[in-house]
Amino acid sequence: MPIKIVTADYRALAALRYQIRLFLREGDAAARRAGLEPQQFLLLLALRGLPEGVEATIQTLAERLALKHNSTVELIDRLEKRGYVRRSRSRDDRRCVLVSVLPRGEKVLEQVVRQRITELRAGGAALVNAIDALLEPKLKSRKKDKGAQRSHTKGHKKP
Amino acid sequence: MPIKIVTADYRALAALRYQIRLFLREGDAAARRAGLEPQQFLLLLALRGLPEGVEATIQTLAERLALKHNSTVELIDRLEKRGYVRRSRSRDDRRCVLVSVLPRGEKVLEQVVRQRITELRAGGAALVNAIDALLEPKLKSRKKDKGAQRSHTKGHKKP
DNA sequence: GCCAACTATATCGTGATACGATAGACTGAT
DNA sequence: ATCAGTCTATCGTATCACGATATAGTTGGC
Repeated sequence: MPIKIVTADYRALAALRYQIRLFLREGDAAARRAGLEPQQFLLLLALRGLPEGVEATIQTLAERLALKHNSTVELIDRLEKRGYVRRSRSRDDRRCVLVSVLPRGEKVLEQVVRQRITELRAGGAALVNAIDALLEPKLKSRKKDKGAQRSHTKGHKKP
Repeated sequence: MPIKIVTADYRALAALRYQIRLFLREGDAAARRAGLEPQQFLLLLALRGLPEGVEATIQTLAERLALKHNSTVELIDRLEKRGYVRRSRSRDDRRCVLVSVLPRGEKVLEQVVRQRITELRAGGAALVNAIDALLEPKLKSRKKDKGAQRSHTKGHKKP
């Protein structure tokens, strides 16, 4: 018999999903403010933020966006049409298409990312708290903020 | 010109979005395994996990799900048709519909939530790391570039 | 009591988009 | 050369959230 699920658990998980939705919604809004469709922003971000040494094939991008490859193809069609990215065939494997960000895309992406990062530094604590509430099963109260454990609880203000 | 955005920032934000997508995808999968559409699971969760003293009106649920009210109405139509929830008119304000979870809904929801919570305790750390990387600007020198992502890299060749 | 303004829910048609199925291009091994 | 496997592209479809609109109920001013 696994764990028993009580109301506090439902609340905690619901709160986390809620915080995530807020986060996503703000991201979408920031993208639109810059004239980007939310998914287009996500692709640009995933592309620009690809880990070192990973090639920007459609397949890879699809996986990082949790999309099917054909949806990614269409998404890139739109981005290319708008002049944000460009396709090129890989030399090593001519089946693969390599996607790269064009200056126009760089520019708009930077704009959105800058906004998002400042917003996150301002309001990201709520997200962290929501996760912590779920990850620390029953440790609540008692030990507030001492010890060497992660101190997301609220110690971020350093006056 | 506020902060300067560098590659590490793009990587960090992209990694966070990636982790969130993984989290959401696993949630969808867990819901489907239990025979629920992902959005139906989300509504059940939001409903059951509503903060103390908040009434479960359509309006409220819409706000917590970041949906418009009409989308929520339709979502509840489907849940009601399947016998997971039920509508009732509020006595205080007969415009309002109060939604409540039926036993059938409780059961399936508990099943999904139990799965999700154990999964989270197992893999939620990656999510926390991804956020931390963004919230702590430069505290941790600059060699923290691993950990947050599991390698989904399949057999790719080196360019 | 009545009317206007407001709020809550419901309905309908539309549009975007992710997807499955399928096809075409290419690769590497046998 | 051929076959099986991989990568990208195309097309038709279905889902789903949304805007616009409609209906019912509440509130406050008169």
